[in-house]
Amino acid sequence: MSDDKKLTPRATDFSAWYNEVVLRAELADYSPVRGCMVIRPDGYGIWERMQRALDDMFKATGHRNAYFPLFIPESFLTKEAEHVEGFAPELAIVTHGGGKALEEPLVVRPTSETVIYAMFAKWVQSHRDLPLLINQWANVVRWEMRTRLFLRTLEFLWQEGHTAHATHDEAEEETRRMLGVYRTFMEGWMAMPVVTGQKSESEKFAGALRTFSCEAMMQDNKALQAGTSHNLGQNFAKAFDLKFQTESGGTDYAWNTSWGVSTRLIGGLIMTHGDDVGVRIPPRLAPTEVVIVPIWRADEEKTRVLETANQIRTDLENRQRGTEGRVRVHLDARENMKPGAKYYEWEMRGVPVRMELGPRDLTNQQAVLVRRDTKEKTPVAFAELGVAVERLLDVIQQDMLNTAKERREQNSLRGNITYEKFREVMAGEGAFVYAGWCGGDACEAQIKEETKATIRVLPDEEFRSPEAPTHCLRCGQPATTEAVWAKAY
RNA sequence: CGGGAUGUGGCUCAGCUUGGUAGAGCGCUUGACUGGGGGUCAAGAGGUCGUGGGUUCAAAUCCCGCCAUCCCGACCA
Repeated sequence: MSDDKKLTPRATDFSAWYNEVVLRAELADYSPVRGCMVIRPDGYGIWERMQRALDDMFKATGHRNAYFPLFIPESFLTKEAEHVEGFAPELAIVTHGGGKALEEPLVVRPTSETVIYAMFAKWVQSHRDLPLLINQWANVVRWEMRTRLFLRTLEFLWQEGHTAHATHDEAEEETRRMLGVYRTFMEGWMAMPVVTGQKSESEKFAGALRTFSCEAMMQDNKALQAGTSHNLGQNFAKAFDLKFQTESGGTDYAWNTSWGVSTRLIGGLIMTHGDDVGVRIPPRLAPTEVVIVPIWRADEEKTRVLETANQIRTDLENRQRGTEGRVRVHLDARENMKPGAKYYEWEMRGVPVRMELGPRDLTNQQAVLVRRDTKEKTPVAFAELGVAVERLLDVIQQDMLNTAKERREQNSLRGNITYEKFREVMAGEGAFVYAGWCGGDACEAQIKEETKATIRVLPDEEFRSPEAPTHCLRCGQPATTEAVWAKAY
């Protein structure tokens, strides 16, 4: 950074921009332990709003929260063969406690399928105990080699839903339902459009029958897996003896699902909406929606301006806004900073609306509203402020989604594409490429090897191309399915 | 774990080649003026130079070890 007040532009170095923005907007900081992070109040505030929105949706779909332990007996992990294999390299294992070597090492949970289904096995006897719909908010640990703030850290916060059902179809329905909840949240709250679909065999969760995911496009045209939902089949039920008595009197293993999103979403939010001035937070997730910046010269002006500013804040806070609750307003009355410096600071932090209020405005009985997303300034009469602010927040929320969606579509390629062209795109600016796939592991592996691009999803119907691709991108054989290819985080 | 780089006030870094008084900008504190897009001036506070050893009359500087961080590769939400 030559000018240490400005961020490295996204176009110059996207990952340098990302790191700077996270640190400068005070969302997170590095911890004393390599690969771990501290989530600072402004970052955690976003997470809290995410939690609230998601938790409400989980409850509305019949789930209840519970909490399972951080420590898992090592032997539990080894009970489901594929599952162990998937996680073994990234486990943190506790071997000592109370000054003595433990008889059996304890794994710090990388995910909780094993403990949870072991417990489910105790709780479920009859089909009348099903479905069992549980969610937990927790931290998990995966010993990653390379880490990045929010996107991949050794420890992260997430939510993991775990359910048990009487039939495969019910489990499948649940898996899809929760994928839909995620999509609703990502688009409606995060203003982050996603492509949903099924993961290929090689990309699915270790131990699952099928994995579905929401994939979002970041501003460097790379894909971020933003949420996953797994149909676990009876794999874990068999490993943990999770059986129930059926209506007809027989016994059967239960069918499980699990689904999760993590603090990684915050990284996705930043990389979807951030600009060269800082982060941009969509109103529904912004801990502060409106910041009032008062302007004054003489003391006499200061008194009048602050008095009015306080009044406006109170008025806004007291408005009834349905499910959205109170308008979250902050009055920045710091005396040691000039208004301009405050503007830059709040833009860096991503507050969606700034209200400027000075002596001239008092005279005109108005305030100036400034949108963080477009920088557009509009004077609004005091009498209409409340309505105008609410409407503006809604418009910003909607516009941010539309803008992100347009960007994604502009950077998506459909239709017949030669492998040569594909390699060129992946080596250059990147894209979501919708192309045919023969379904073969070999082609998938070769493409990954040659271009670093992977199958993000086999897209759900609404995302598929109007004309289905006919040939495999790599081998030219008839395509069995359409796949979305991209480089991924 | 392989390749590359870097460790010096809170932050970004200069100083190291050629050993000899520890520096700058930003930030911070106090005060005054200032205030509609990153203010000015004045006075201050703040550093075992990553760490351990070695060479030397003398080490931020030269040599060796270790540690940490960052970037690039093999693994991944």
